Amino acid sequence: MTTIEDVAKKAGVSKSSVSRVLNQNYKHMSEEMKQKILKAIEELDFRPNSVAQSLKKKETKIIGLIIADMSPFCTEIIKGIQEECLKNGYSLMVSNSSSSPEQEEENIKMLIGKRVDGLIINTINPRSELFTYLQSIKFPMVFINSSPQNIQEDMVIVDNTTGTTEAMDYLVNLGHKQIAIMLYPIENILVRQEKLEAYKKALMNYHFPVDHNLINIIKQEKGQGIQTTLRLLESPNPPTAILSTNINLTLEVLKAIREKGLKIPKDISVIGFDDFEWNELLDPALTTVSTPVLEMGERSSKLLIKKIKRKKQTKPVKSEVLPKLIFRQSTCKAKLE
Amino acid sequence: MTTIEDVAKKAGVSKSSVSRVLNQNYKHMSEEMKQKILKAIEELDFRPNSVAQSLKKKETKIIGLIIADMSPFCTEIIKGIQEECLKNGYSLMVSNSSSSPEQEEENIKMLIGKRVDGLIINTINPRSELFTYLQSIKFPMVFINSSPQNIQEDMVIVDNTTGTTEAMDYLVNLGHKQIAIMLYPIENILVRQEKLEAYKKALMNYHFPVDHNLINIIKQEKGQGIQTTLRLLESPNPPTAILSTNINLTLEVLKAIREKGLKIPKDISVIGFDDFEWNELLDPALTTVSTPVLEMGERSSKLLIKKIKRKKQTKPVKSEVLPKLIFRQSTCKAKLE
DNA sequence: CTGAAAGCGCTAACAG
DNA sequence: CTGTTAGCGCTTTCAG
Repeated sequence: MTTIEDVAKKAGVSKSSVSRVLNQNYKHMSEEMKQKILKAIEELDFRPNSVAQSLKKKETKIIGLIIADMSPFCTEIIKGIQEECLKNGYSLMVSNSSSSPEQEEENIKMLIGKRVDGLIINTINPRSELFTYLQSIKFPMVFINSSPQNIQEDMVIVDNTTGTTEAMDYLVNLGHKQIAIMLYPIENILVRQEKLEAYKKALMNYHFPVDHNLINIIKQEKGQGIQTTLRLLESPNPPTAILSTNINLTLEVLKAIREKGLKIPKDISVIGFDDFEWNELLDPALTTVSTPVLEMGERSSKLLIKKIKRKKQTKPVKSEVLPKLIFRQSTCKAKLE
Repeated sequence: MTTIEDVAKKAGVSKSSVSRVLNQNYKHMSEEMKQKILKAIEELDFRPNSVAQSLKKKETKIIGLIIADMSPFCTEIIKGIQEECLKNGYSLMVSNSSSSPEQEEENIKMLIGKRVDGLIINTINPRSELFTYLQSIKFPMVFINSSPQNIQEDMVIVDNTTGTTEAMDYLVNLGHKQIAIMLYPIENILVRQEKLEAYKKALMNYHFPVDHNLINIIKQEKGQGIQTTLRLLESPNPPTAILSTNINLTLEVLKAIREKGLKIPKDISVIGFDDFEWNELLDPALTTVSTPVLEMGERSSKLLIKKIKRKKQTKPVKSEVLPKLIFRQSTCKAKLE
């Protein structure tokens, strides 16, 4: 590998001068020298070793991303983040927690060890004390679609209250009274709490009872969604509509309904969360509360990069994004009994 | 940030000794010293700066991944690679070319600049001379689902000939004679060439003419697939079956068919490539040539890591993975005319 | 068995 | 305007 020294020799100048052109420090440099060095760089096809640069500058120009799992939801987020990083000269290191808090913690530690300049975190374990620690050392991070409540940090989240409320209003207006909600365990996860709260509130608004048999908390493991849905459908008083609050969960809910031989929306209405391009091709096209995921990705990296640049702390930004109900064919009027 | 020096001081030993325990070099070390150092590390919560380590060791323990675009297909690949990396102490830097050869090249250069230890490449521009250059400097890389033909390198690819042939046999056996194939531009991309060749060969096998109006080469831009499919369906002699060779393309083909008001499979049969979990929930459930994508990801990282470890060159491995035809509801017997 | 010292490739004062 | 110098934090001979 060719080094800055080689370039210096070739151009007949000192390392510092080469370093200066590498960093576009042309202020006090003769045009002649600049050209000479540029030429040498060109000829040697020299690329500075960014590891050495990082060591010296104490920044890696790498952003770490922690995602909960590899859903289509996350794919879009990654895309958004990626684009924004590119514009600003950052690279992205992605790691997937596969829904495991231990994995998440390990990944974060690893990325910190790699000295990433900042972290975008889609956490599944908001209570982790790791975050308190990171905050205490002022490590730049922004939370996406999740947020520890004991600490104040930048975050970009979805207004799930509005999203859920709209979905519920829509279902109630279609005449549904038995509306089930499917959720992954609430833990301390704000987005899940919001969804559940908005669900309950909607019911109360309409003076419907809150039936705990209709609130399904599902362990975040493959297959759990199918089982729970099947049980739900076989229960004595099954719902006429289901609100599924997560894209992976929705996949399983739909599979279960199909397995049971029920037809959507004739037999049961379904609304999902988090739209993605294949939803309109489903059988039937799925009505969803759509989240502008790409935008969330972009916003989170913008926030993070800004934070990295001006070192000094400012008060945490809470960037909220609005979901939108997309009407398709998976809902219809409730049958009158 | 605490450094190795802090630990040394705290334990009352030299930096070298600390470094030794960091690298598990316990061979010639007294148990007492080992414990002392371990304790100091623990108490200071010391994590070695991997940037400094990288600079010294000339390896970053980072693998770079170049993906063509962010399809569900790639999501699975990333997952597979990720898992394998984790097991071997590597981190992953992902970058997305967004189907742009220029972007791809820039990303590769960036990753090289970041001194990744190796590259897994899903290229959209196999002819790029960058690959020849990388090969000439013996940069560890493995190609996934794509491969430059002028250079010999490790790769993991799908046996698309078999996949395509099976799909064609199946369609022909259902009585289809007018079978269209949808492809992104062949360029020098082996997987695409294979698909097209196998398609033609299958037709010849059955003594069907190769009708060039049925071979659709589609520019890799959003919307092109829809337009082409619409044109195809409106042509004087439309196909009774479509073989769509790429997951993104399939999305557009299905949209176009729906837009045209045609029913699958009654009006037209469709087989897609690259299965993913939502396919079975489509309207109708999509018959696909399924690729073991996760496995491809795993294999490619295994190959790469092996290559990184034993520096010396060995002859290139070509790891081939078998696709499988998954029968669902998007195909049926051709109508007799 | 342990420590001193050199150096990975680059940057950034500081001189000149 | 340009070069010299001293590290960044770690690893690795080489002595002792």
